[in-house]
Amino acid sequence: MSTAILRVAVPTPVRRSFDYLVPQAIDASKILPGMRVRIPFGRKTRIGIVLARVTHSELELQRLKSVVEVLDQHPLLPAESLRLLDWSSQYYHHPIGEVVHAALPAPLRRGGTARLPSLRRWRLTPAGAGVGLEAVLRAPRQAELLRLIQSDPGGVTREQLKKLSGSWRGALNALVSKGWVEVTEDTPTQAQVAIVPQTWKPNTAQAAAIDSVCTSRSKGFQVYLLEGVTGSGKTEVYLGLIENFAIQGQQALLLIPEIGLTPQMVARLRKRLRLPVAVVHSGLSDHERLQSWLMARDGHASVVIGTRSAVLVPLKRLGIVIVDEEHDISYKQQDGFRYSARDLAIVRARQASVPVVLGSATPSLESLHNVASNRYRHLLLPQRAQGASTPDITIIDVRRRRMEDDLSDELLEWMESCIARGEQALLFLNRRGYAPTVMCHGCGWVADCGRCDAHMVYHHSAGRLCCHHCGSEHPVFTACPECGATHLRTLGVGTQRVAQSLSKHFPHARIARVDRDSTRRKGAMQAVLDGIHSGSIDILVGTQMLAKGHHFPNVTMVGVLDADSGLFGADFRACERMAQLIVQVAGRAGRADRPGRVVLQTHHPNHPMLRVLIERGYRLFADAALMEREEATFPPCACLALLRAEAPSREANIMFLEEARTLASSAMDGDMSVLGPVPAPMERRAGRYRAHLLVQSRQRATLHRLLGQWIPALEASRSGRRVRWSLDIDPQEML
DNA sequence: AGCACGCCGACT
DNA sequence: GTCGGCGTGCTC
Repeated sequence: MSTAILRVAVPTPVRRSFDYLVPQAIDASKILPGMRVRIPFGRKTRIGIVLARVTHSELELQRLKSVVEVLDQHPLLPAESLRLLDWSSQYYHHPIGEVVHAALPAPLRRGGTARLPSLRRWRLTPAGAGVGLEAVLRAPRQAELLRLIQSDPGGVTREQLKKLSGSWRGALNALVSKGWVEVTEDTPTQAQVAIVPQTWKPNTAQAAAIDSVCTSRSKGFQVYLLEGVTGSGKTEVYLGLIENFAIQGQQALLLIPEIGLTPQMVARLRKRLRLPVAVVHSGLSDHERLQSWLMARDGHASVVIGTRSAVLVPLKRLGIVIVDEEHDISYKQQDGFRYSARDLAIVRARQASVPVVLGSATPSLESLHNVASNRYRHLLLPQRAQGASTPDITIIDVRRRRMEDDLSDELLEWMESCIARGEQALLFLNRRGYAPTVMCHGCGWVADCGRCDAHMVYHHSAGRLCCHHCGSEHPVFTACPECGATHLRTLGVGTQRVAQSLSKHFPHARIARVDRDSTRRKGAMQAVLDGIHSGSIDILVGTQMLAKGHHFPNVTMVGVLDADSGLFGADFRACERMAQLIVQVAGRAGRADRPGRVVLQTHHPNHPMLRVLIERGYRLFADAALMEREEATFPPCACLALLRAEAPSREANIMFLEEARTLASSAMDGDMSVLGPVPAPMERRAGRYRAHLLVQSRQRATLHRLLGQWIPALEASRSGRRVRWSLDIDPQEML
């Protein structure tokens, strides 16, 4: 009989799995892939995941250690998950232990039990159902609780109660002792599907989209690109699909780009479909996360909705994967295990033989390329629902114009007439703070960050200078530290300054600002959104955050203050991003009966890409951009891998990257090339120097083969020990 | 990544 | 004489 050996994924940054023996006392045949084991590792013990049971090891048996303990009776991760994680580890060349680690909720990583805690809920008794709020008029806390409990027939959970301010225990006990509310303990069971009677009917295009995905379901895997402008009703298509699959007893995985969009998506889901929903994102507590994870894995949730990391959550009966706003770069993890959730969603769907729908008003060039080569099927939602008209775009040539705080007179006129009609205006500027530069009028000294190659940004409200790259802060200077002059000037504008300037131009307008600073406080974003919807705000000034997802029905004018910033970015994708941004912000303007107006300020009114975008639309812009990428051998017409290096000195990076370049050249064949080493666009950040080397190839397989030889050589190199290096497969940003 | 081992400079 | 600097190697 041969010895049983376990191949284990151990959370450590080593690109390899580790083999262990099974002690006599444990029945090896009961240990299955996906179970957790406690194992000795170095001089500590850790928790690893069994990948496989094998009979031979590359090492001699006497060098293997033994498993200390088996933590699970059943596999924690199903075979499909292990397959996805293994694929990811190989594709992204990231250590399997860390990849597996990333797929587990923290309590399970620590060895906790994978049992769904019984869910205690408080719900109305039949007696309580007839009680009006007037019965608790003198007890406001009870009234508040009662209203909450009445709003949810399934009952409210401890987590929901915790979100209330102050203590709710006393009031709750009072309601229980009055016999109006009762406690129930239930362990969640198989998803109960109840469809809310449909009052909504899809339009022709929506119905066709839903139909083509559903009818080809039996054929298994297929990628669909669902393209539709803002307001064309992509979400309705998602809901229709989710409903269709839920009726068949299958689960849907719905990915969204950022946490902030969860509440509205969940609300729309709840309004149409009464399905058990599990939410997965980084804003959850460990306990909530575990709960969602288990609901998904065990099939209790019909819909799993979440950000990037949700793509790694196991689903028992996965029927369809949907990626909303697929072009959004938030899907790419920017450190550690640098995966793209959109790409993994496709791999996952392929492995599970289910359809995957990528939705966007501004599809990535990657997806459009795949449509052109017939790998993806194209679903088009042509018009705005309810006949809303598309906005007109006006370009303001700001060359040699008088501008006060980056606001041209023409832009101000557009705003003036917009708010005079009682409608709302939105101004977009991708720079927060008051002014991006502070300079001494006496000697020209500029306030720089001591740790980054960047200026300190003046924040008026905080009265401080902040570095937006490393978080350094400094109180405002009263005099120049170089020459002592007291005349310090602020140069350039940020959202704070624009908001201030607008309040002078429009003294009666109610102005709100939306950026990372103004929305840091919990509930602040919601307050602004409420204000926009209730009409208590006339002008909204903000950054990127405004371009994503939100619907502003009364906004009829959108101004883009600095359309140039994207035209000359360091990154080859800068232009694509700017086009997506312009189209996305334009989507905020004009609804139903009110036409929208988009006003772009630029110093390059004749920039060819800008002209194509404005005169001929996003699709023709994309065609032109794709031709450029083809010319330059850049994605999606080629594959990239970026080798990043970071060190306290510039020289260590260059030495390592030069060696890496030599190592690559010797292993390279025909269609590949290496670019660099070059310093990162911001060379020094948080006191560390950064540089990189770019490898490109038209053939993914070729690139992959090179990486397979290259990485071991890099790991063995001496110069590699003096830097922190990492590989980024399919990099999205060259930062 | 940790964490050991190991071999050279400035200190009680 | 030793405390401790961080270069080098290893983790089944």
